[in-house]
Amino acid sequence: MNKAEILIIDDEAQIRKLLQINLESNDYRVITAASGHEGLSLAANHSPDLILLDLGLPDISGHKILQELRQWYQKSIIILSVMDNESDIVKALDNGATDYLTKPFRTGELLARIRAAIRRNLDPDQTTIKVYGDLEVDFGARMVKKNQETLKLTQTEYNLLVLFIKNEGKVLTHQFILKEIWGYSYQMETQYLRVFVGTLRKKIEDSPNLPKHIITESGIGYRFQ
Amino acid sequence: MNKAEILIIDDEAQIRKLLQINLESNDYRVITAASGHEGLSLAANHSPDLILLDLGLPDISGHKILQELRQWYQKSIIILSVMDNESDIVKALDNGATDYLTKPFRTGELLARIRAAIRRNLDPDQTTIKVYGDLEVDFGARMVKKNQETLKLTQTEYNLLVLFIKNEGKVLTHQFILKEIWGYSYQMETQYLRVFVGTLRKKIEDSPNLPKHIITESGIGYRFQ
DNA sequence: AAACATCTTTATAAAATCTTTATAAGGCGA
DNA sequence: TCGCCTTATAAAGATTTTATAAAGATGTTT
Repeated sequence: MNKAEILIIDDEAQIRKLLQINLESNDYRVITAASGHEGLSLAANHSPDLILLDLGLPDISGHKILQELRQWYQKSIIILSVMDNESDIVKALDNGATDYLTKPFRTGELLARIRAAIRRNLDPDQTTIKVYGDLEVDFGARMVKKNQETLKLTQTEYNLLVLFIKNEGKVLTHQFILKEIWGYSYQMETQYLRVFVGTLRKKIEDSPNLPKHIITESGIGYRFQ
Repeated sequence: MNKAEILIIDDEAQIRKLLQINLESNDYRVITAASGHEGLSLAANHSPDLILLDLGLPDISGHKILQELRQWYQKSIIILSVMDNESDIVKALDNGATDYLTKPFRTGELLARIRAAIRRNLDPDQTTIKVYGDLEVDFGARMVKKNQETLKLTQTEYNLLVLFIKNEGKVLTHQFILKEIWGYSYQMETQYLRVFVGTLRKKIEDSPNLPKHIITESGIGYRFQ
């Protein structure tokens, strides 16, 4: 399991320590900075998953740091501040802060807000991409590329290709394929399959008459490699 | 130009009125619901850009509503509640709330948190302006230009375009698009989509009958490139 | 109220895809 | 080589899906 890394930028040693202990016991990795300059430098070197930033730092104004960070840092920045005046809050949020908490804060709430912020960082792009030589299949985007070119596959062709890929290397009988793609009652329609294997080969093979990917197993079925 | 739509779910008429006036004068479109059931139904029929949800509703518990919404609604939900106990806050945030504000709240802060939440509906790495050849989309200003000319897009057309851009390259199913743009209860209305893709193509494509951007994936949906 | 913009619905033509048929081509044993 | 069986391909016919116009409905502005 990969632990998320959190950068704390706060000049008060006590708060840093308190936060660090709390966060580490909740399975985060923590790095700390006691000044604005140190914070900016650590952020640049670590690119942490989340930054906790105190607005009241001695060397640079917190708002300034926020602006600097947002030039390049896209992940979550939560502001922790003793300042409870509205204009600070509005300014921070409009400058790209993810959230704003006023000290003293409740630890449970802070942790929940951190979880929410980190959850949002993850792009839900769990794109599984498979590559077979010149062929590239992106299941998340439902896209097939050949030599960088996006192919246009019909639904049936795509389903067929996915079935082949799922069973890469195995010999699939005509009946099995027909049952999977068209349904139980189509098991005798071997000719369907020939037509669609034909069109699919035309699209994904370099030379459809000498196929590299979809291999004919005469009398049995097909095999994908 | 194109206004974001906000759904208020709160049983207190006074608060609804106050919020509505404030939001409308800040260039949002507002719809309101006085109960949990009404709120769920409105959300499903509008798919608003943001939902303001009061936890203390008479008919359904706010936490329950939040969970129901999160089954399909992926945009921002800000909780407004008189309950200031930590466990409610933690529970709401862990159930997918975007933010949590305790009543009474400061209007300026609420507006700033709303701006931040709506900004976040877009990709986190989204620069304010995206360019696709002759097409230029300014998310901050909610404006679209083609060959320097500002296009006049309706709400729905704009929302549709933004959804396409957010999922550039991916094949989006009809159902997914309908759910995101029109709401959960519109998933069967494929013909809507055809009409709006048609009008959108007329505006953003050079030759709408040979589209370069919005590609038809017959039997499945559309893909933006 | 009239004018306008937008959304929803219906109708129909066009395009894409699927199914079926026909025929050619390939492989293998006698 | 021939005949038989399996496979490949083209193409016609059937069906489904999509595009587009346009009418009706709704809501907003003047």
